[in-house]
Amino acid sequence: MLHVNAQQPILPHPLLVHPGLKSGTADKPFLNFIAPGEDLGASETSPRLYRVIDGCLAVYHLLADGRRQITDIIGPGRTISQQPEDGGNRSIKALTYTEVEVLDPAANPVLAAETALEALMRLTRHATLLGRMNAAEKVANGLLDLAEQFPRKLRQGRPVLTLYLTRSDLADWLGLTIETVSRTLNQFKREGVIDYSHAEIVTLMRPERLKDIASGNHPTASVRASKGKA
Amino acid sequence: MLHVNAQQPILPHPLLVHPGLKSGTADKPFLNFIAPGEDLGASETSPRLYRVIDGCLAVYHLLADGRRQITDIIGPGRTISQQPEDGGNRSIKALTYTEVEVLDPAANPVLAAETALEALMRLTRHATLLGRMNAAEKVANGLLDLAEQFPRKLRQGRPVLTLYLTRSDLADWLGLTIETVSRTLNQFKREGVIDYSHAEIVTLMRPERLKDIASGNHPTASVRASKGKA
DNA sequence: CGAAGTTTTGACATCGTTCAAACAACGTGG
DNA sequence: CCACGTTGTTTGAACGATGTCAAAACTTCG
Repeated sequence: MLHVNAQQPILPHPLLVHPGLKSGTADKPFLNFIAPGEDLGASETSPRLYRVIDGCLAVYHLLADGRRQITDIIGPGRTISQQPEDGGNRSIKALTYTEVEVLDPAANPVLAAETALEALMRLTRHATLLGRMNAAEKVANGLLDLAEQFPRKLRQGRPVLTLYLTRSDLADWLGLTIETVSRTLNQFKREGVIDYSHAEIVTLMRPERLKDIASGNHPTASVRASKGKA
Repeated sequence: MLHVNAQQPILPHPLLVHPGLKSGTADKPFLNFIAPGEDLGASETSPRLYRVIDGCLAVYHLLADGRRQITDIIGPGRTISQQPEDGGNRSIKALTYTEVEVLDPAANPVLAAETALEALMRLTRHATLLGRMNAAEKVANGLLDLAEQFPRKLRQGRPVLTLYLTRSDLADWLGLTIETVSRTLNQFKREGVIDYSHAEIVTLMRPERLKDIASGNHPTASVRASKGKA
């Protein structure tokens, strides 16, 4: 899946120096382009702070047998720190062509602290999602999160989002299988809660309903395509 | 359940020994006793850094409908930071009589940063456990973690731990139900992997086997009391 | 001994996974 | 421009791990 961002020029070089911008370190390029699938900061030796300008990053953790848990999805405006000593614990990769600003945490201590705090708060919420929610709640929460991070122009007053994640990414993020993600999304679609024709552009048709589902109010609980309910 | 201190283990954490650490604000006591069930730092107005001297803390997050996710368990030697602006997001409570040292993060910036980093790394690992592991793997990993954090004297060369968590705490930590936790522990006991008579003192009879299970090598996979296997 | 809380056990239900196949989208080469 | 291979998505059927419900067993403590 090639997410060529509409307004995003495709650049031939993964690394690009933008001369006009101030940064933390004097000896490093300030802006960096990462292609889909590429890892971020894998070769760095010192701690780095990245701010996403455009695109989408996934923070993930691998088990020995290949199981993967995506612990956070990062969109434009958010910052993320990467420690080299994370030792296989945590990696970051781009899910689309992504432009990041590279900062020096030592030169931006306040931002670094804020970044760490936000990461902690989001991870705490996500752990609760992983440990204590069912499939419908997980997917609903995921969609609401992504709608905030990757908004497109409203369509008939409804929120629209760019879905940079494949079903596989969603599954690894939400602690499900791709089949369950697909079934749940299609169930939402059938119920008129969301809509999509292209797999990467999703409209929240009934955001309030989605919020209800996300917080565990399931008047219509069943996720499975059941005969009883439309 | 009255967990009157397991004898203070030799503190594993290197940071603890620093003699020159600045303590909390000058107008506050440095040591604090928390009773089981009591919340930590609920009434504080400024960020706090706590170091567990003895006992056990649980970091948890509540959903509106009462579901609870314990995101970390903190034992002697470890530090934990608490931000007042966490707004219902994250609370900390003692699972036994717990003695903590209260520190000012502003006066201990390095320790504060290390604490945040460790919290992040542990949460990342725990998210993977919650999202991608089955019950046996979860319980095995939980036991190994607790064995490091709450060690007692070896028994016949085998690790022994003080289990400050109830089945309910374990369930909320590992993203399971109390019944599944109980069944899994008893399965491990039946298989001779662990042993316990009092519910709070657990011996790892075959730590290597437990590590295998924890990392997904299940030659004997089934957790339920199944007729097929002894 | 009796009451209250916790843990264990059993029987059963179900949600999510697994396995398998069809379908759709897309790029490539003829 | 179309056949084809590749990759991702959807759908169905069946299974099984874990949850739910209920009751018994055990612990603790008055």
